[in-house]
Amino acid sequence: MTEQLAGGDLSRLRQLNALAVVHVLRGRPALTLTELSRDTGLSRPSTEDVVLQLQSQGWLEEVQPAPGVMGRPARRYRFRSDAGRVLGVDIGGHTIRVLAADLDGEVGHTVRVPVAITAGRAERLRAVDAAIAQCLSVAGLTGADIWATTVGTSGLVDAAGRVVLSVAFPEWTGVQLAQHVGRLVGGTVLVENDSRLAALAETWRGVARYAQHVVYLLAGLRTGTGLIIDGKLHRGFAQAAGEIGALPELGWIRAQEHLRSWTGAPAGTDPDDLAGYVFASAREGDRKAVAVVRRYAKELALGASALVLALDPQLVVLGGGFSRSADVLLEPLRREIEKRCVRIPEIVTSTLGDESVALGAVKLSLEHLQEHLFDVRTGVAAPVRPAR
Amino acid sequence: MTEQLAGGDLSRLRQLNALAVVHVLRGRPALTLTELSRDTGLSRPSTEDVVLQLQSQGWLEEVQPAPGVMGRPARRYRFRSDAGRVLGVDIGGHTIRVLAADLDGEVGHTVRVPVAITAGRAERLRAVDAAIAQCLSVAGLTGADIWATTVGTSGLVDAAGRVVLSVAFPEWTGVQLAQHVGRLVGGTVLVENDSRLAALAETWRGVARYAQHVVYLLAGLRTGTGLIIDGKLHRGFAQAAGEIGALPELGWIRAQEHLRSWTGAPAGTDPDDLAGYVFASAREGDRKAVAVVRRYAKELALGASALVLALDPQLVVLGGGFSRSADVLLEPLRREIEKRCVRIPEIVTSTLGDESVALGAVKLSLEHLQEHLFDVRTGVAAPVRPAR
DNA sequence: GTTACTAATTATGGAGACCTTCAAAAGTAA
DNA sequence: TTACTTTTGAAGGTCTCCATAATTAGTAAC
Repeated sequence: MTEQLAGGDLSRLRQLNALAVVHVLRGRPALTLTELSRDTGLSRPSTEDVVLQLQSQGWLEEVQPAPGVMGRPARRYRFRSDAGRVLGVDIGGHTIRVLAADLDGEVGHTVRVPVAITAGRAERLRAVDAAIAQCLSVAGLTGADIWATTVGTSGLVDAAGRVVLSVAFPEWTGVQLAQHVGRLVGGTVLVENDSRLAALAETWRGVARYAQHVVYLLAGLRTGTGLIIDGKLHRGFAQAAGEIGALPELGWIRAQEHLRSWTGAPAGTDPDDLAGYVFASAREGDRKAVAVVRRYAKELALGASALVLALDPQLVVLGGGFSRSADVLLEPLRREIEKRCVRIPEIVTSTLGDESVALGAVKLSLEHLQEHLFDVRTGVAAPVRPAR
Repeated sequence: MTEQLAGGDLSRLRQLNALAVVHVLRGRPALTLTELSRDTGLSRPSTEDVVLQLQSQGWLEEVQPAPGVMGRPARRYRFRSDAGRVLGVDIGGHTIRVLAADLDGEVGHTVRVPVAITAGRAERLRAVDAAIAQCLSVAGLTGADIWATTVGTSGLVDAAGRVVLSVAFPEWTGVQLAQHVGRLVGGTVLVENDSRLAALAETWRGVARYAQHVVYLLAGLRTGTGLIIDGKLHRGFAQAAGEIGALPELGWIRAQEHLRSWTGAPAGTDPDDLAGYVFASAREGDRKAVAVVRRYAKELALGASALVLALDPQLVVLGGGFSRSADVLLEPLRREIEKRCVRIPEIVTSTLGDESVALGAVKLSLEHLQEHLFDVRTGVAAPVRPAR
């Protein structure tokens, strides 16, 4: 049925209580023992015992007592969120982005390295290496300090961190990303599809906070999805979930072609920039542009509606490059979805911008650590990089 | 992040160990203390302590020692699965079906009561009452003995156990099923869509055992779906998940019309029986019938493919009345799905027959009890019907 | 500068639940 | 009847928690 929690001896109880203390303290400012005791439900003496143990392990640190209070000043303890670091890497078409964050998810350093959209596999991997190296350097870290890294890329990714299929960059197919990045950093290296990471970021620090079921639409030069089900990223049995766009009858391949068909842009405009012109013209009321946007919205809504009907999410999040043009895109999209669906979810625009993938990568790294360092089954492990 | 397990005092540990003992013992024959000690990881004396406590509570019962073994005969204990009962009710078009089962899910009594397909709300509810009363009677139980009941019905159901929308039986819309059935039995009454319950049954005792992600297709006079995601029934934010058939572009409304268009049946055949003739003719090689089946399979595959692409399940299960004709239906369905999907899941036929909905209802009742009686947060509650 | 007040810390005693170890008991097999 | 096997029961010890009381280190008032 549910995974069972094997009981055990007394030390198990201490594990659980240590876990409770860490849980209360994470992501919060320093607390006194009395406050901790109240929030964990433990008695004061027991709380002190647990805290002292966690401090000697290196998870907790005493900070200056708060000044100017009545009574004897209380010792205060904070969670040492700087005990370990994680990386989030976004391998985009034009940019490699690397985020370094602490165990609370506080992003300390951000590095962007441009890369030619035409760059082949080797050149792109070199840019990834450079970006990671630079990020470690400015953060004053070495690869050994990194406890977990997640790499976001377009395409289908298998469980071993290999890109199984990349439509956008054919040369990318087959690249062993986890293995490659693992040369540079310690700890586990996870590889995940970029749309999924963007979806995860939205539930963490975006518009989908606290939502349990979310359909995320990456609308841009490529179209993709990320599904959050029951608060967790849904990958499917073979990591192939969310590929609704592949259904010929709903075809997302066609969707952008509507935008490309637009003839109102200056001659010789890079097809990648064309979309921006269409949205701009639509914004100014150009009838033909509005019609093109509407057709695009309809195609997008077709796949989105299929997902909404299938999953009944609380929220649909519109993200990706085109979400900047939500002012002209969101309404037609909403109308088309309302036309087709039984129950209409809230439909909102992402606010995380182009950092969402890297942010989601950070979050996935943290979730990985959460499972291995602060798990109910094992209690709190020592504050060292977990074995790979 | 994850729901936290508040630590606590020593009694918490006892709770967890009692839970571990119950977990080991459930659904298994009687075990000796030594065996229990081995399987729970507890020491022998502690195991005995826990077992004695559970016995005095009424959860465990001592049985005759196994004869003819070396050494001193060991006491044996079994889980008292008969301490409480659950019901599973299937309100079908032609039949009301009620299953009574013990806490291990062992079905002890089955009652079927026919009801006219044309029966209105009141008449159908009377049949439900009669079926439940009869089941209780033959099982020698009263409503007070029932700890949980789940009712399966077609249509959309809300969290309060009301049928929000029933396409198949318009008069059924708005019926307060949980409230109605609650008059007859004690404990919680859950109401759930029949396709979902059938899906649940498949993961419990059907072909989908051990599969984490499953798309269940109810193919019959109505077409429906049940989604199992991460081993759990997926309902969606407003219990509206799985309604992919409502998408006009994939329309399952059309699907059965292909079967109805068949003209090879004797004049005056009940449209409900028509499908059987089509499948039979197709089985005998009738070209036109084969073509009709193929068109139906294609329509069904369209929605199924959308679900498969969206969720990437390990398994697609074909259930419902038409699954009896899987010999002519499964292959065309499989081909159409293979045409459209990126990764092809296993596609199999249900073997549970027309008891699947009621069986799934039993399972849902048990899962409800599991959460309330054997939860990690609270430990083992006393063996009495939980408060409603 | 002393005294009163406040709230945290430290110390003490006790209870519950677990473990290991060993002797006694209750069977079967020779 | 004796030897062997396995379970049972009892004893002693450890760990972790709790409640309570005494001590300490500050602020506030006089």
